[in-house]
Order: sequence, then C-alpha cells, then structure tokens
Amino acid sequence: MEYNFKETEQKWQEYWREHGTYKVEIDPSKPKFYVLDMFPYPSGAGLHVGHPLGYIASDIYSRYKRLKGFNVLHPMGFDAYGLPAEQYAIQTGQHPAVTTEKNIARYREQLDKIGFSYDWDREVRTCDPHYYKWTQWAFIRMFEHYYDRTQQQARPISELTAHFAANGTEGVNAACSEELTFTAAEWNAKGEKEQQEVLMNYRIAYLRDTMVNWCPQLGTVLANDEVKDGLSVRGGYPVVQKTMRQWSLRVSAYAQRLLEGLEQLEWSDSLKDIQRNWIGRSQGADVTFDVKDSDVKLKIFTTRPDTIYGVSFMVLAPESEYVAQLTTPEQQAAVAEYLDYVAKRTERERQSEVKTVTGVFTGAYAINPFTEEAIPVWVSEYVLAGYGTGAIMAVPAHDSRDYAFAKKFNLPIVPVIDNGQPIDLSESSYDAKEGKMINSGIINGMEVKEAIAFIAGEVEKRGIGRSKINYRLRDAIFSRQRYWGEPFPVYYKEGMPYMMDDSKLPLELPEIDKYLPTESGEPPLGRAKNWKTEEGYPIELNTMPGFAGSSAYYLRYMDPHNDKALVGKEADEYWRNVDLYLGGAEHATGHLIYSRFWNMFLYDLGVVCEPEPFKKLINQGMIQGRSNFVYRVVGTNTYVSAGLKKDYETTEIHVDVNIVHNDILDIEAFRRWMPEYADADFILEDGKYVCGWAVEKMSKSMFNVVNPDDIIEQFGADTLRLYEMFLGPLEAHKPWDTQGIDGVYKFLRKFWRLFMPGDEFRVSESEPTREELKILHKTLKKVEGDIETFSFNTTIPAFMICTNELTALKCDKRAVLEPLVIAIAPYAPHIAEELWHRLGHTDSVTTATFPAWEEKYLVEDSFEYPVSFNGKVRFKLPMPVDASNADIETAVKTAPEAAKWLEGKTIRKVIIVPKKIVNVVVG
RNA sequence: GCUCAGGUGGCGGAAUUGGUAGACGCGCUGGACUCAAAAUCCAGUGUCCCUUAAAGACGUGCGGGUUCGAUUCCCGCCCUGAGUACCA
Repeated sequence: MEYNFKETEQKWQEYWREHGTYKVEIDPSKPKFYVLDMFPYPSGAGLHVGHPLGYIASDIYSRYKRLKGFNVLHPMGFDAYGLPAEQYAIQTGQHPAVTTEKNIARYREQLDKIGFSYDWDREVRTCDPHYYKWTQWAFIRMFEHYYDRTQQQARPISELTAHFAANGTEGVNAACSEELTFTAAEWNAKGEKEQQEVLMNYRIAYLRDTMVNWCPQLGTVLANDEVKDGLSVRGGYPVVQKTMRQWSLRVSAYAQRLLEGLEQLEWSDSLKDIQRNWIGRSQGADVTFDVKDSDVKLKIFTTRPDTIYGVSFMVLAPESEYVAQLTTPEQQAAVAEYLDYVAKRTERERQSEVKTVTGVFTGAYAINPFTEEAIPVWVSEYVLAGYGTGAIMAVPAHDSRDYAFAKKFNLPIVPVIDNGQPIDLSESSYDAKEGKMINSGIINGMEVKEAIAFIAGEVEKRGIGRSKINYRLRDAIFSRQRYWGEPFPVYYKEGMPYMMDDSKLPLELPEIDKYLPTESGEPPLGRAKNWKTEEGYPIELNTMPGFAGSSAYYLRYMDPHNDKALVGKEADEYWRNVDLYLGGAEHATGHLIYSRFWNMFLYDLGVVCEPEPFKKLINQGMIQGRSNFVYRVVGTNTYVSAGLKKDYETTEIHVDVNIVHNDILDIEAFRRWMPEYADADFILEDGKYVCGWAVEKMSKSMFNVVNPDDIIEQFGADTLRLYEMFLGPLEAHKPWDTQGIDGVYKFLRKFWRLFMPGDEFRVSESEPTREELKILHKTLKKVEGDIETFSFNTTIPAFMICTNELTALKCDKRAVLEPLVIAIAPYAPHIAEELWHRLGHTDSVTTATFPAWEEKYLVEDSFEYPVSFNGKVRFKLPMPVDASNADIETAVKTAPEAAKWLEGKTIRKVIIVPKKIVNVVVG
C-alpha cells in the first residue's frame, strides 16, 4: 500500500489539536528548553516557501529536545503593527485591524499545514491590548528611571531628585543628553516645570528636540536602522534630517553593557561583529583648545592625541553650536551661505557625494595647547554633529579625510610620524598607528602607542581634557507619526508630558475616520475624538515604532495570560531566557539591539532574572527565487529559445516559474498566461523552448514565488519539511528549486515501504543481525550529531542511505525500525506518528525517548583482513611518524599483519588514510 | 574604503576539522517492467587520453609555501555575497 500523505497528515494534525499534544506547562521535574522563532509580520501576500525555513529548523530542534526529555517551550505569535496595513488603510479606508486579522488567519492556516509543534495557547499579537499594555507599562518604567553610570544600572528617578535636592549635580554620574551643573539651592529654587525639564535630560525614555530622519513620503520619522543609503528601508523613499520634538530611548547608556554582553552569547562571529561595529566603541580623549581673542573653549574628541603636533586646522560640524560662537564678523556671510547649502542637501546627496570636499573658514583661530600655535577653525559637513563633540582637530598628514580637506583648501600638511621609510605625503596620508614620533616636541622619538598614552596623561594633568570613550550607538527615536502602533500612555499638562497611572493601562488605540495626518499636519491620532484624559488633558498623538512591540515578546510567551505582570516570577525563573533563537540576520542592528537593551533595563529593575534574552542565535539564510526568462526578438512577438538567442537581438522577460518545468517552457500555458502572449511564435531548439534562469529575490514581480500550500498539496508537509532542510546549510542563502523535491519524496515512500513490504503493515519481532544494528546505530549517531550542530542538511542523506541499506537487507525487525521512527519524527512528524501508532503505541510519538546509539555496534571488525577497495588493498597499521614514503613502504612490508597478503606481490602504491589505515596498491 | 563570510562536477551541495575529493539528491545516458505512458527498479555519469576497458595524467578561484600527504594550515592576489560608510 502506497503512503497516502494527504490523509495521514490531516489525520494527525487533527489528533494533535484535539489532544493538545503541544501544550506546555511549567514542570520543575524536567529541564526547560526555550526555542523561539522571530515572529512574522503577517503581510497580505501570505507565506512563500522561503518563510518556513527557520520555522522548520526550530521545530525539528524543539521536537528533538522534547524526545531528549526537555520541557520545551516553543511558541508563535505575530508582529502585528506595521506600515503595510496602514498604507492599505489609507488607500482603501479598511481598518488596519481588519486587514491584520485577516492576514493572521491566512498565516495561521498556512503554518498549520506544515505541522509545527507550537503551543498556540501562548500566541501573542503586538496589537492586542492585553499584550501592548505591557509595552506601555515598560515605557512608563523607562520614563521613571535614569541610568547611573557608577552603579552601571537603571535607578528610579526619585533617587536622582533626592540627590539634586541635597547636593545638586555634585557627584552625579548619570547618562544624559548634555552635562549639566547646578547646586542644590539652584535645583530647589526651580519650579515644577523647570525641574521636569531638567529631569528630561536624564530619563531613559525622554522627550527632546532631536535631529531625526524624516521621511516626507511616509510622513513619519525613522530610526537609524530603518534608513539605508539615505532611503527608507520600507518603501525606499528619500530621508532628510530635521529637528523635531520626539520621544527617545537612552539606548546609548547601555552601550558598554551591550558590547560586553556579546562575549557570553553563542551567536555567530559575524553577527557579533555587526553589533560591535554598530555600537562602535572608540577610545580616545577630549581635548580643549583655547580660542584666540575669545572666551570660548573649543572641545574636540580624538582617538589620536599622539598627533597633536601635526594639527594644522580645526573643523566644526555645520550644526555645531560652536559655529555661531566662533564665526568672525568678516566671515559671517560666507559661513551663512555654506550653512544654507548644507541644509538644502538631502541625506542621500550627502552620502553619495562623500568624495566631494566642501567647507568654509570661520575666521577664528584656536591655540594648540602644545605648540601654542594659532590654527584656523573651519566648518565642514564631513564632521558630524552627533558624534563626539561635533568638532575635531585635523591632522592631514595622518588622516585621509583631513588630508583631502587640506589639499582642497591648501592647508599645511605636517608629518609627525616616521615609520622607518620615507613617508610620501604627496598622494595620500599615512593613517597607520605605527612608527616613531617626529616634529613633536616632548614626544619626539616615542612609539605611537606610547605617545598616545603620554599625551592623554599630559592633557589630563594640565586640566585641558581627559580620556574618553565614545560610542557610535545613538539613542533610539521612539515616536512615529502613524496610526497603527501602540499609543503612548502620556498626557500633557502645561506642555510637559506626564505618565498615566498603571491602572489606566492599556491605553487603547482610538478609532479614527481616516488614516492620514490631519490638515494641520498632526499625526493621524489628531483625528481621534475625545483623545484626552478624564481631567481633559490632551494625550500624546504619536505612536510607538515597530520595534516597541517586538522588544519583549519572548517574555510574554512565558506567561501570556498574566494580567498582573509582564511575566510572573515563577514563569520567569523557570523559563528564564531563550535558549535557541532563530531568525534573519537583517535584525542585527535593529530588533536584536533593542531587545537586548529592553531586557537589560528590565533586568536592572529586577523584573527578569537574566541579563541577556537570547542565549544562542542562528540566522537562517534567505531562500531566494529561481526566476525563468523567455527572450523576445526585438520588435516582434516571437520568442527564441535560450540556446539560440545569441543570433538575435532580444529582450529578457520574466516568465512564471509555475509554467516552466526543468527550464522547458510549457508553450500552451504560456499562451494562456497573458493575453499579449496568446499568439506568440517560438524559435525552438530540439523541438523545445528552453528558458534562461537566474537567482533573484523571491517576489511577485519576478514571477518566481512558490507557495508552500502548492508543495504540500502535491508532495505533503513532511516532504516540504525534509526538502527545505535538504536544500543546503541552514545559514546559507540558497535558491529554491522545486526540481529536486522528487528525491526526498521518493525517500519517504521508500521509508514507508520498509514497514509495508507487501500490502500489509508488518514488522518482525526477531533479533536483528549485527549488520542491521550497525546500520541503525550509525544512523542514530549521525542524526543526533547533526541535530546538535544544526546540520540538518546532512541528516537527510543519512536517513536515505540507511533506508536503502535496510531495504537491500529486507530488514523488517521492530528493534531496528522502531528507533528509526523516533529519530525521524522531528523531521517528518506526520509519517512518524502514523507508523508509531501502527507499531502498536497508543500515545503520541512525541512522548517517546530519543534512542541512544552505542559505540560497540559501530566498531569496524573487517580490518584484520584486507578489503578490496577500488583495486587497492587496505591494511590497518600503526602510522609511522616522520616517515618518508619509502619508510612507509618498508613499514608496510615488514608489518606482520601485512606479510601474508603481500607475499609474491609488488607494492605499487601506498596510501595512508585516517585511523591508521594504510591503503596498499598491489600489482 | 573598512569588517565579515564564501569560491568544490551540468546543478544544489558532502568530506568525521590535515588523511581514498565529489557522499546524498537533481539532471542526463542506457536497461528492466509496460501495447504505451506514469510509477518503480537496476547500471553508468569530474576532465583528458582511448573503439572500449585497464592503466595513466589532470583536477576543490589564481600564484607561492609548510607537510610523507592540503578542499582543509600559512603568505600574496582575483572574484562573489553580506554588513557598514565621512564615527575623528
């Protein structure tokens, strides 16, 4: 009887649902294991075959861990707030909640068909008030805390106000937007509003005028990770810099901990690297320069204090406050003109024209504290306002950007480092941190490293600066001018923001009639009626960004129905954190940073017991599409086969991969596909039309989307699961090609036939042979080793070989077949469940124990005799250490084991192979 | 530019971490079964030389090196992909 996947898969999916097979509860008697997928945003297009790749891998691992005796938490949910639903709402008037609900239902339906072991009772949706109540709750906590650098943790803002009242800013070491200094008396003299303004400088969630990435087309601001190459990641619209009053999260306060925390994590090195670069720690020093004929102290940040004798000019960022302070009356007009030019440039222009050097002289001169020389102060857009102090000392001889600037404006280039060979400064600067100092007064002759430390110390001694660490990581802008997001639990009194009481949570998203900004330019929530507190205070009109809801969702899965806490103590202490997290690497600088920050904050508050949310992380690769092309002869409706196209001038046109088989076009289907092709002519080769192909992103516009539903319909879910794993290494990007799926489909049917040699299900209870046991244990060992290392792609061949070998032996022993059913269950749960029940079990295969393999069955026993192998004879011999080929030959000849097999034969070749085995080719 | 990952048959990819390169699958070729097709099964399939086979030579991006032995380690290039981009 052939395997009927359709009937079987449906039957067991229903069984699992009815029996609550995948429901999980806290069980202190078992070790826990938490396997998580990055939850999807349910888009209108539904899933394509690329999406489930990671889900299948994590499901295999979950099922395996369960068979290994772990209590496995494996939940799924939806990142339900997002731009597409809102855009759709703007166009159609359809409420985003309705669209989202519909898309989720579709996703759920598709996911269910694949046979995942999710505990759906724990599902979370970020747009559900029961869920976002806790997003709002966490935000309020961030508002109520500041970051104490001395204690290296978040502390209640009340501690800070108490300190201010007693000592002013004296002794305060808090993360802040700008360093403030005031006395206790000054603090106490301030009014409520003034005090609140000061505290805003310290709060972890704070409201402030900031330079933001404004995207006019989307009508909203974007975080740094939502912008790429000056364009919005979603939509690809231009982004400009603009000052706006926005909520921000003081992520930068956690920079050092985010950096150090990486050490403990089992993440790929490349992913850790991306985060390290994003955090961008750099060790240097602040140095203050006096300004000639002025009281202004010009503070700069440098990582190369050693080059201070080579400073030949200073540069300010155009947005720097110093510009106004330092510009001389004579230069006023020129500077104003330059600032105007800079303001008009978009972020994209600025980035694409990096090589173009621009700038203007302020007219001011700074005094080099070491040489006492007066050096000109310039303004240029190559210096960024947001990093360091927004001002630099320029050393053109040893910094390529300063070099380009000096060349353009004819400023002096003074070498201060000698690396042994003559340094040629006519073409480029010498940026390396190696060599001896020259032309450098007190540090002449020192090595660069020495000089850096010396000058840093000297600067500190003279009180004109101090060592400083800067981070590239910026605070996260947290306001979005959109409708479809979490409302802020914030109201305004006399223009100052106040948090709502926890008892008012969740603050539910109000209904509005249209989803566009208001006529006066307010965000969509400006349209909401009665959007005020009971006391009549107006409520915040912005909503939270996409990453708000996804930052702590893994905690909510632990205790999804708890109405009293984000996560209860018991649940948190049992499940702790995610043991295995699977998702795409594109979240490296967004979600994965924000989540770690959010979790560390909650850790500081004692809400969670682990400082890091995701212990081990695997980035599954993307499944790309494999597109097919036809070639239209220019100016005709004639299409030429790929092999002949070089003789014609052609246009390449995407053709639906679903009407192409093995790169051969189904001509009739093509004619039916679109009206314009109805009377197409073809130039064939060998009677066939051969299509071209290319690997591209899987997308509708390329006509290369493959829907998992179609694959399941044709081959079944187990085949889809196996094939997705078989395609290649989990972490690699790889194209989907349906052609190869036959192989695993055939394998499953062969596996089935092991139990069904005739028409009847039949296993024998007799003792297996040593050979059969060897095949079994070899396979079990391979499967276990592969799952533990996430090499799922090489497990499938192991199952195939095993099945072929057992088929050849006509093995029907229960003692061999039953363990194989358990071993394959994580990969192909439906067929395994069916066989398990046919084997006479009444419980689910998920409650079985993963069979242990034993070394004793794997020991090679045939090596005392030579085996014929590709015309070679193989011996087991101790491998001679440090032996030349000749020595090995001697060793072989004289070895007692070998003598009897070499009698009267000539050794033609000796090959040493692993495990001290020698291959001898005899003539 | 900098950082990281990678480059193996017609294709996807293996190779127990320095030990028989190309497992397994696809595709292709031939055969069995069939009136025929589908399905299934069997055999072959890196390149060159050759009627075929044996035997041989060459083969893991390119050029060197270490080693008895290198896809694996080292040095220098080339190419592809990803991240990042005036971060001082």
